[in-house]
This record gives sequence, C-alpha cells and structure tokens, in this order.
Amino acid sequence: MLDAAVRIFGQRGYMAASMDEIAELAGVSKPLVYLYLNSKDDLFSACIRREARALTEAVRAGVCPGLPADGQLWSGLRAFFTHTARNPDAWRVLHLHARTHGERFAAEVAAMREDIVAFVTQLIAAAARDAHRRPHLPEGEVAGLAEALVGAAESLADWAGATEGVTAKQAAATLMNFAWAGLGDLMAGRPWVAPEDPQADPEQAPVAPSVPAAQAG
Amino acid sequence: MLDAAVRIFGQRGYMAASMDEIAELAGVSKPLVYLYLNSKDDLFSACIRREARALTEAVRAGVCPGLPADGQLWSGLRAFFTHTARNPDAWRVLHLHARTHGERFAAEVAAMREDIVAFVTQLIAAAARDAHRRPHLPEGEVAGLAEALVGAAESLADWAGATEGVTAKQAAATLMNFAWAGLGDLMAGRPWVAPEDPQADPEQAPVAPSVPAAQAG
Amino acid sequence: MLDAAVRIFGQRGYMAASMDEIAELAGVSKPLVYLYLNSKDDLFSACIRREARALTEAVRAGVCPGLPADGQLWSGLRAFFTHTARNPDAWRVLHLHARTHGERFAAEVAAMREDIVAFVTQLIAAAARDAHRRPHLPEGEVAGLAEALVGAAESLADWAGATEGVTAKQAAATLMNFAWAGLGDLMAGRPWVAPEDPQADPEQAPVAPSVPAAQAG
Amino acid sequence: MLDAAVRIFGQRGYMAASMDEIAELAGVSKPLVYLYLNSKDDLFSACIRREARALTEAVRAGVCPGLPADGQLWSGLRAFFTHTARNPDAWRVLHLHARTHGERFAAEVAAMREDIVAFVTQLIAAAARDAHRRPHLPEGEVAGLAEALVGAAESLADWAGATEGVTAKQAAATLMNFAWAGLGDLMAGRPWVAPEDPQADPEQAPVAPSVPAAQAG
DNA sequence: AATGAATGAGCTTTCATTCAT
DNA sequence: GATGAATGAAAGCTCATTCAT
Repeated sequence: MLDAAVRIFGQRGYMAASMDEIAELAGVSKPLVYLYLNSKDDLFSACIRREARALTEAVRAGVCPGLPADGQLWSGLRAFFTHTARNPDAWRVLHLHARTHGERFAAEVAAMREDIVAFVTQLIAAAARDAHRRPHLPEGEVAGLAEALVGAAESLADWAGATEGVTAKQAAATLMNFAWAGLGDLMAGRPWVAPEDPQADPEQAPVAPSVPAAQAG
Repeated sequence: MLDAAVRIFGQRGYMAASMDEIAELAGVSKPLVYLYLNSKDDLFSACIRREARALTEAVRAGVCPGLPADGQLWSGLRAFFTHTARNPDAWRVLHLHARTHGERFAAEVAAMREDIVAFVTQLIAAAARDAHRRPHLPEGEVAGLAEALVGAAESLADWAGATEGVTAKQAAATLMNFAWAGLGDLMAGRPWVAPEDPQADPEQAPVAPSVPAAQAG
Repeated sequence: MLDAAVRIFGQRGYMAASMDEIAELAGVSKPLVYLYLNSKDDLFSACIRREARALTEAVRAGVCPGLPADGQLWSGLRAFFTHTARNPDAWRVLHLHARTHGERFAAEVAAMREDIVAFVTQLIAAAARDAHRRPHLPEGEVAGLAEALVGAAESLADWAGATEGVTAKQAAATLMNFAWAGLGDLMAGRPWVAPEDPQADPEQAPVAPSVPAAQAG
Repeated sequence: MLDAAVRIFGQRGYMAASMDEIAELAGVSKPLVYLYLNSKDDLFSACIRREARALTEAVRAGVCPGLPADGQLWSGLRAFFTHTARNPDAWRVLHLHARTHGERFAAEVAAMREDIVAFVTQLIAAAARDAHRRPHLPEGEVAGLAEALVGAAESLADWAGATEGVTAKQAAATLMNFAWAGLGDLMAGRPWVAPEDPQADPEQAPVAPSVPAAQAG
C-alpha cells in the first residue's frame, strides 16, 4: 500500500496526488487507506520515513568498513547512486516533494540527511587524521565540506536519473573525482586561495532576505 | 504583484498556493490578478521567467571578466550565493517548485540552468587550457564535472539559506575549496583513482528502476 | 449600440452574452453602456422593445388594407417572414431568448404577440363575415385558431431561418396552403369531426403538471 | 435527481441554472450530482435524452395504429399535448432551452424532432393515398406541411401550457381543425391560390440577413 | 475487516457593476 | 461626457474525509 503511495507521490507531488488514485493503484478501497494510515499527511509521512530508512540502510550496507576513507566514501556513493537510480519515485519523494511541502516533512528528511552528513563528516575527519599531519582543515570547515559533498551527490542523483545512459558507477566516479581530488589537496594543506578583494565586502554579514514591498499592483 | 506571487509560491509551492492568498498579500483583489496575468499557470510562468532572468543577470554581472578562470568562478559563485540568499523565495520557486510541477515549467528553468552550466563548462575548459599542458581532462568528463559543480552550488544555496550565520562569501569559499582544489588536481593530471573492484559489478549497465509491486494492500 | 446588443444577445442568449463583448462590438466603453442603459436587464429590455416594435410595424406596413381577408393575411405573412429572415438575431432574441429568461421579458414579448394575434383574430372573424353565412365558427374557437396560425408562423420562421434556400415567399405560401385552405373549410361549415371516443377521457379537465418527487437521489 | 435538474433547467434555462440549486432541490449535495453525472453539460444532456425519449414514447404509445390517417394524427396529437401539459418543465427544456444553448444539445433535440416529423410526413402521405386519387400534393410540399404541422403543435403546446383552462383535448381539436380540414382541401385538389402579385418581388431570392451596422453608439 | 455512498470546504475563474479621473 | 481600473459575488468543479452497513 505504501508502494502505491510512494509511486503516486513521487510522480505527482503531495498536493496533486489524490487519495483516490493511490487507493486505486494499491487495489484497495479508500477507507482502508484511512484505516491503516490516518490521513494524507500521515500517509506521506509514512512514505518519507520508510524511504528515508531504506536509503540510509542501503548506504550503510554499501559501505565497506575496512577500507581507508576514500574507499569507504567510494563504496557509499555507489550504494547511494544505485539506490536512488533503482527507486526514482522514492528519491523524488525524499529530495523533491518532501522539502516542497511544509516544515513537518522537511524536518523528517532533514533528520535523515544529517545522518548521512554526519557519516561523511566523520569520514573526512578520519581521512585528515590518516594524513598524519597537523590538521590543515579548520574544524568549522569540515561541516561545510560535508554539506557540499552530500549536496553534490544529491544533485548528481537527480542528474543521473534524468540523463539516459549514466550509470550509478559513473556518477559515483565523477563525484569522487570532483570531490576527493579536491579534498585530497585540502587535506594535504593546499587549499585554494581566494584572490585579494579590494572592494568593501557587503556580504560579510549573514545576508538577510530583503522583504519585497507588498504593495506592487 | 509578482513579488507577492513569488513569495507565496516560494513558501507554499504551486499547488498549495491559492490565488486568494496571493491577491491578499499583494493588497489587491483577485480579479485584478486575473486581469494582469491570465491564469494561475501564467502567473507562475511569469514568476519563473522574471526570477530566472534576475538570477542569470545577477551572476553575469557578478563575474569579473579579466580574471583567470578560478577568479571568475569565485566571483560568479559569490554573486550567485548572494542573490539566492537575498531572494530565498525566488530561489525556492526556481530550484524546488518549478521543477516539481509539470514539464512546461521545468523546461523554463532547465533553459536557465543550461545557461549557467555552459558558462561553467567553458570556465573549466579555459582553466585546462591555461594549465599549458596536454588536456588531462577527457572531453566527456567536463560535462559531468560542470553538472556536479552547479549541483553542489545549488545544494549549498539551499543549505546556506537554511542555516543561520552562513554568509554568501563563506558558502562560495567552501565550494571553491571543495571544487577548485579538486579540479586543480584533475587538471594537473592527478585524478582520484578508484580502488580495484574484485566483485562482479551489477551497476555497470544503466540501472532500470525496479517497478514496485502494485498490489501491496 | 442596441444593434450590437441585439446581435450578441441573439447569438449567445441573455446569460451567455457578456457586457464586455457588447461594448466591444459597439465600439464604446462599458461604462458608457451603463450610462445610457442602466443594467444588463434594461439593455435586454430595450432590445426587446425595439425589435418588437420593429416587427409589428413591419407586419402592419406589409398588410394591404383593401384586400379581402386572405389577401391581407398573405401580405402580412410575407412581411413577417421577410422581416424575420432579414433580422435573424432580432428574431432569435424575441422568439427564443426573451421567452427563455424570466417573466419580465416574456411578458414584454407576450404583449407584442397579442397585438399580432388580435390582428389575425380580426382577420379570421372578418373572413367569416365575408362568407355571408351564419357564423359556423364558435366564438371561443377563433382565439385558438389565431394562436395556431401565429404559432405555425413562428415555427416556420425558425425553420426558414435554419433551412438553406427557403424564401420568405415560399414559407408564406406553405403556411397559407396549410392554414387558409383549412380555415376556408371551417368557415364554410365543414369542420373536421373527431371520431367517437369510447374510453373515459382523463384529459377533459385542465391538466395539472404532476410534480416530480423531490427526493430522488 | 434528474427530476430536479429538469425542473430547474426548465424554469431557469441552462446558463441561469446553478448546480447548487439543482442539488438542493434534489435533496442531495453538489458533489453527488457530479458523481453520478459528470458535469453540467452531461447533466443537461441526460435531461434532454430522458425527456426526448419520454415524449416520443408517449406519442408513439398514444397513436392508435388501426385508424385512418386523421384518426392516428388525432390520437397522436392528444398524447402529445397531454404529455407536454403534464411535463411543462420537460417541454421547456426540449423546446426552449435545448435549442438555445449550443449545437450539441440542439442536435439531440433535432433528432427527436425528425422522428416525429417523419411520422407525420408518412401520415400525410398515407392520407393522400387513401384519397384514391392522383396525388395532388407535390412531393416536395409534404415536407413543408409536416414542418408547419409540427411547428403549430409545438407552439400550441406552449400556448396551452401558458393559458389557464385549455385542455389537451381542446388543443388537439383546435389543431386538427386548423390542420386537417386544410390538409383535406389540399389533398382534394383545392389548394389555396395566391392572388396576382403585380409588384416586383424582392423576396424571390433567398433573403440574406442585413448585417446591422456595428458602430451605433 | 472492508466499503459504497456521501459531503463540507475550498479552489480557479468569470462577470455585472462602479468609482476616480 | 467618457473611461481605465478595480471588485463583490457567485459559479463549476474537486478532494480529503467520514459514516452506515
């Protein structure tokens, strides 16, 4: 029954998906759906939880624990891209629709995401330790790098899903090239250095969104 | 009037946004919205077009043409993160909602995106030329790398928008570190190398999504 | 300005006609229409009155007063069919739409109609007198016959308007054949005689519409 | 449920009838109406079909097959007037509103009407044969006469419905007198003869509607 | 345990009608 | 005198949700 829901939600989005359609695809009657899962919100939530768990477990199961950090990352990425490619609707639910509709769902996905980010963060830290040097990476930077890596992975998953003929392995390799070579340099103490910035820098402070004037008609 | 629409669409998404709400926020009556912009679809489309143009122009205006490739990328990224941070609803419309609701809108955003991808691609190629070496980057790989870079930027924009205290400059710096140091290695002929893969490799072929069983109830 | 209104009302009907369309076709702005004619109702009413007057005057002008009764009827019918054929929208307004929408308008048309019925009634009576015989037509019957004749004329006007290649003269001739030959027999004392009716006759009393049961779902 | 629809449609017309009103009169909620009959159009169509069938069947059932032509016509007319008098809203839907709103509905009614016209045509032809004479009626004329008869019947139905104290039997008798006595003469070779027409005859050719000047304000 | 039948609430869209100018 | 600009009110239609069975 959740399968049907994931499929419909993945293809239509939360709002455009109708309970009728889901019930029909599941081959059951609508009241039954309400009996098992109380409401559309709860149904969506259940989908998110199930698929979030499935994705994290797929990644965790794919990581080979004994390897060095890059090998672990490589294996994890391959598992990630494989899973998202095999469950495109689930991936759309998690990455697209859950973030699109309401704080509650976004939070559920964010929890899963932080799981993965934490794992990657620890990988990066471990790699830095392995380098047997003074930590060239400031602590605070690691979080941003992990975010970037995970974000790039997510985008590449979308891209691989939308582009014919891109395998999970290729996507993983592209990302490893893009990321690890760069991380490698960073960890070896060769960061990219910003050029001089002669002008005053208005973006120094956290940017506040400028509220557009409400009266525009 | 479009301002209000962007704000509502950005927060609620296309389907959950109601014309009532948009009109109210704009301070006008609903029929007026229909007088100026013919329908909900057209209104959404107008929002997308306006914001897509605003974003591309902001990036283009932010790039400093005389600099070397990494300097150009750096300045472009800063403009990008600044713009998205200042217009979070616009960014949500473009990156989240437009891709979620229907081919027509997705296509309008895809056009904008390809603009940017093309710009980045050319930057990468230029950087490779500047290295005065034999091209160590296979041609086909550049497209994937540009995708990864743009995707990472998009994800970091989301992240910066959602995380307190991250400035546009910091986001840009993180991404430059993550990407350019890596690209630098790549262009210097030091790609990351995948470890041996002893097992059979089921992901070699393009993955086909396994259709979930329809009968699950 | 009324011309435009008649045209639009004739083609679309009262409800489907929009004041926008009428104003546009008239080449003026909408508030001007409201300045001259206070509301949609009044505009429709004005159309009806103008066209009703035009029709009655056309018929009156077409009748040749010196002729015997059948000659007068013949000339009147030709004028009638000619006018309706030349002003199809006006005819549709009077015969179709005015009777379709609300008591008020129906009453205005009914007044015009009674004008004509009265004229025909008097013609029939005159013809009966001309026959130099005892009146074979009971008084009460004349009204019904006049109704039938006018009704047949109206229907034939619709038919002639909808059928290619039927001239006003042909329509008039068909109706004269149909009606006068019959009336001639009647006035000559040779009415059609109903066959014996052995069963009880439930329609003797004025029929009351059977109210359908309201609860049918 | 259709009963309520026929009643509302008959009184208000297609456009002025609201689904709310129909549902309320039917004693059900609006969505239920949409569940059973998909749209306002379909609902109207269903009304037309039901009432058209009911009317034709009532007429067919009322005709006594063994009688001579005039007797059959007499019985058919009585059934017709009885049915229309008993179902005034249905009659308004068929005769007034269905022809007023759109080709699709007009066509459905036209089909029913042609049924009846064909029946009458055949009756007239049979009567002419029964007269044991050379056919005095030119073939082409029969169509026009049948039209006139049916049209007169329709108009008389309206009239009988609008006039207090007119029974179905009286309406039928009036029409028989009006029509059959006339047809009798025609079939006996005594048509009405048009007087000489000394003037030029502008209506000889099929009349073309004079387009009213659009600019009148 | 399972559903056919039903609905309240809300959506997009339209249109007769009116001011401020 | 004439109108561009604006709106209140209502219509068709949909859907998440619930009883009675």
